[in-house]
Amino acid sequence: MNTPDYLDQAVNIDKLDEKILKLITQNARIPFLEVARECGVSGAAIHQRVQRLQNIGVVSGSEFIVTPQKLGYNTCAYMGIHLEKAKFHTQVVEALRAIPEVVECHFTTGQYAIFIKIQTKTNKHLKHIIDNYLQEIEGIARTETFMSLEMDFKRQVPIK
Amino acid sequence: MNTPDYLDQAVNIDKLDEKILKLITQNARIPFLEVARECGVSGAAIHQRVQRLQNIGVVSGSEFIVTPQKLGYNTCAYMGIHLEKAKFHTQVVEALRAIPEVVECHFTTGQYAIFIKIQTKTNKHLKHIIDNYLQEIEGIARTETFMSLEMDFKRQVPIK
DNA sequence: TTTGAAAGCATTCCTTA
DNA sequence: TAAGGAATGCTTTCAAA
Repeated sequence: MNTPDYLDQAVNIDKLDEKILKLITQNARIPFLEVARECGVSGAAIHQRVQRLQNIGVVSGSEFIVTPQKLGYNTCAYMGIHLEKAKFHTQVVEALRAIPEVVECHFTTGQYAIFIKIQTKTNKHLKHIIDNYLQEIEGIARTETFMSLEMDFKRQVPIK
Repeated sequence: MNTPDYLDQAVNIDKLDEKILKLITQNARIPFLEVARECGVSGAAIHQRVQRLQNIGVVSGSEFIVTPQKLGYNTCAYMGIHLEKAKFHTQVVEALRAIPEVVECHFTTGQYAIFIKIQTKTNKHLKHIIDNYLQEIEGIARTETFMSLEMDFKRQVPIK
């Protein structure tokens, strides 16, 4: 039986794990033997540690990072979404998930019920998605848009 | 001489590139030979394609993805920042960059001048950073916070 | 955690289309 | 300009201690 994720808790990570994490979160393709040399342990040790970090969920996978602009995605916006009723939450999230341009979706408290990040090719493309997809979703009352003119930086959570 | 990044433009990507991208953006550690088999080409071809995708900036690198909760980061918030004057922008961004808990920072238009994502261990930790770091930055007039109770999903830009 | 061995992979170069 | 094939040197993986 699995622990439900709302009970997720921090896991014990030692100095070696931290050092490994720092290296592999910067470059997922780094040879484990290179990590091993930097850490002063064997390659097999790194291999087993990384395996364990995956097993206990400290790392959830790896990815090559694409540059949206190079694929023609030049518009980035954040949107706050107001719902008609809180109970629409789940179905709205599922409707949002079906829109590939919605790249991030949060359940929030405060001014909005849902907060999303959306990447489109052009401003027109964004308008098209808002008009034809977002506003059609049942349960959405209204939205507020913040356009990102530039992403200044982006990184992962600090590792100690 | 490099092209400035504000002139970045979409790059020609063929079907093979797309297939490669789909695979390596899901799993940065996938053996190139496996990609090769799935694509029906040689390993050398994949190797050269990935190299090229990096060279032309379509992919900017690779990373293992950490699960913030497992490292004790249980609070996630978005914050809109109002500046006293627009010209403070650069220095404020640099001050924000120096705060490791600020994991994303955008130059925005609309209601806020800057929009950030911030991950902290606890709500108290968030308050501490707002009171002791954010509010101390010269040029910040005031901030508005949206707490994320849950990240429903997160993904990269669609590849065709 | 380590070692050691087997298997598999990345990388390079040269050739071909 | 892009891809295949083959060689070499590494890396990964797995058992055993």
